[in-house]
Amino acid sequence: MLSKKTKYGLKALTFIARSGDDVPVQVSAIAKSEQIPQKFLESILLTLRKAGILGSKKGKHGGYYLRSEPSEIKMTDVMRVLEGPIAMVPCVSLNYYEKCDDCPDEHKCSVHKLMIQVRDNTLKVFRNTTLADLSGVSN
Amino acid sequence: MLSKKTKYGLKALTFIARSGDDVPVQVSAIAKSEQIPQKFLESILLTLRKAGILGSKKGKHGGYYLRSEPSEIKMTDVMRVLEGPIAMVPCVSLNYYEKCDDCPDEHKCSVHKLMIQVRDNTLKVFRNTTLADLSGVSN
DNA sequence: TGTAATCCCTACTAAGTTGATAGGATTAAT
DNA sequence: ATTAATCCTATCAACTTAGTAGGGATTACA
Repeated sequence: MLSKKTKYGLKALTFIARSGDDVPVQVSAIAKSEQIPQKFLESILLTLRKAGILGSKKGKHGGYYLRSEPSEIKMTDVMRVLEGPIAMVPCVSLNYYEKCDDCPDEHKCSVHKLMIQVRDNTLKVFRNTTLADLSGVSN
Repeated sequence: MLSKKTKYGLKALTFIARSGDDVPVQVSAIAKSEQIPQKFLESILLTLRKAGILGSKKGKHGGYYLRSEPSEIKMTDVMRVLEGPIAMVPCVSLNYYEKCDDCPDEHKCSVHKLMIQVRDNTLKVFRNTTLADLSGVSN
């Protein structure tokens, strides 16, 4: 299941992408428009900022803005930041690999092979999708 | 993340498929071989039986057996029983559809489109994979 | 210089899920 | 009868999720 955090994060990014990159967008504006609890959204945008996807400006007339063009923001990166590993098991994760303690040899593990296929197909989607696709913005 | 329940369930099914279909396989044998807590495994196999994937025989020399040939047991069915919906959000689930309360129009929702793609790709894998593939058994 | 707007940070919490464990009831073979 | 299995219900500790609360720090602008 996709967490609310990820869903809200994606919606917020879409909103920011659509609003043009001339001025920063306020959390309150996003929260109101997308029906997201504001305080919760604050923490999500903070995460995206710390990951380098968003930038922020403090103080009056401050807000959040994209650090790159929407077409340069890949879903692989966004999903990893918000949702964590893309793989369904740590033993097939590219970025968060971990050996299973219940598996003597993972190359013989039937689950392993299946989950590699799932991972590869999911990755294919996330690699081919950018924020521009999500938001319907040209670049 | 794949739950332990699903992982254990898949391993157990693989074990049963590999052991030939002449006699029922005991929970204790699976638990020991696959390093799965026996009582936990009991409840998992019970779930698979209630879903019609496994059959069981009670009493001495009892155990579990497959209700169909491994090549007839699709991952779509197994995964839905063990892990629940394949989709990452209820609003793109084929079998467990539910409207999002925070989405006025899901056809305009950017997350929706992305998750449909993920779902379709994952489904493709699960539809093309059977227990025979997992277990390396011919039929 | 004051004030309002805004992001930033830490801590807390209720509810739900997961991964078990415990104890026994039921059923069948010998 | 005894033994070996599945079946069933209940319970539980640990963890995660989806927030909430309260304020601190920074900036624009009058």
